[in-house]
Amino acid sequence: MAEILRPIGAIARALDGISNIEFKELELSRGQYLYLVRIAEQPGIILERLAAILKVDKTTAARAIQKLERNGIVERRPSPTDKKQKQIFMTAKGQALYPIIHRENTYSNQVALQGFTPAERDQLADYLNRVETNIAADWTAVKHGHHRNY
Amino acid sequence: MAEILRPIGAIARALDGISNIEFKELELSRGQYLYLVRIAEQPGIILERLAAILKVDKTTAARAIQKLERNGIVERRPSPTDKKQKQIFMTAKGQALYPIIHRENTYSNQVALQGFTPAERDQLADYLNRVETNIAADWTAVKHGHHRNY
DNA sequence: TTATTTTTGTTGCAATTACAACTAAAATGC
DNA sequence: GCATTTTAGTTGTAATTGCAACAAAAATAA
Repeated sequence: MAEILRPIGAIARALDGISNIEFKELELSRGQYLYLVRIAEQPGIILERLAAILKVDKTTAARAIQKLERNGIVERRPSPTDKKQKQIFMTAKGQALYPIIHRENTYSNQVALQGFTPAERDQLADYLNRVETNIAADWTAVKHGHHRNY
Repeated sequence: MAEILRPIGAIARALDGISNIEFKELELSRGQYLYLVRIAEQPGIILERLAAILKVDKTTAARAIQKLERNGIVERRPSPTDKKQKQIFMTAKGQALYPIIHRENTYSNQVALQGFTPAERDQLADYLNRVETNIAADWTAVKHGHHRNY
């Protein structure tokens, strides 16, 4: 059967490695760009939702956001409707970084899709969304201690 | 244009997270399964090649392999033709782990491809290999200090 | 209501990750 | 030949990552 785990892992590590190197000149440390773009696009998002979207441990996300806050890139305000939740927003400083990151991501996306026709690009994006949906439930289950049988 | 970076990243993190949790009962720590399967399939492979295939920093791979060696899972022998190189091989203990990892990976791959026809699976695998090729040169270049213009 | 469970977030660890900087050997250039 | 560059691997250091274990608020149950 076709194997997709390995290329997906290699592509993800390569793109992440490139971004981390390129964003060092923005004083962003490893992984921070991921959180930044999501918060910029979904202002008021809370930690657990962000971690679920990105598929990282919530404690990892927590510390990344703490650092972004310390560095004045995001700020957090208690939710008016739920005292447990802290809504996350971009500062002006953070807003200024967003287009730079977005431009880099767009470029990497173009490089990744070189030689693909528009129809192929759409089809690949559709496939990947289906794969993500397929795997999301298992990720949550295993994270919560569920044992998969195979 | 179609966006593929985000789902690829999310899928890779989800699958990696699942594997790392499931392989803890094999006494494998984070990431080690990646190196193990490649060494099992390409006995005698050297560090730099392994790092290039996996798209991780060579110092990361070096320390992962040092630990696998300490734990008796792989062993290294100097190359007979090049005194710089150290060839990496599986021990009997490591060989015993391979089928377990392989079975898990196969299962995750099946979950990921649920709802895909055989033709779609092949097509997705083909697309991903093309993307990997597209991005490999940029990864190496940026890793070596090259500055991309965009 | 009151008790229990789920949601949301935080710290304490222990480990991986990777940029610098460095050796030693091989390959290349002149 | 001999000097320079490239290949291959290691260690120092600093940071992210994430499993446990916890606390507080909200939702659910009884």
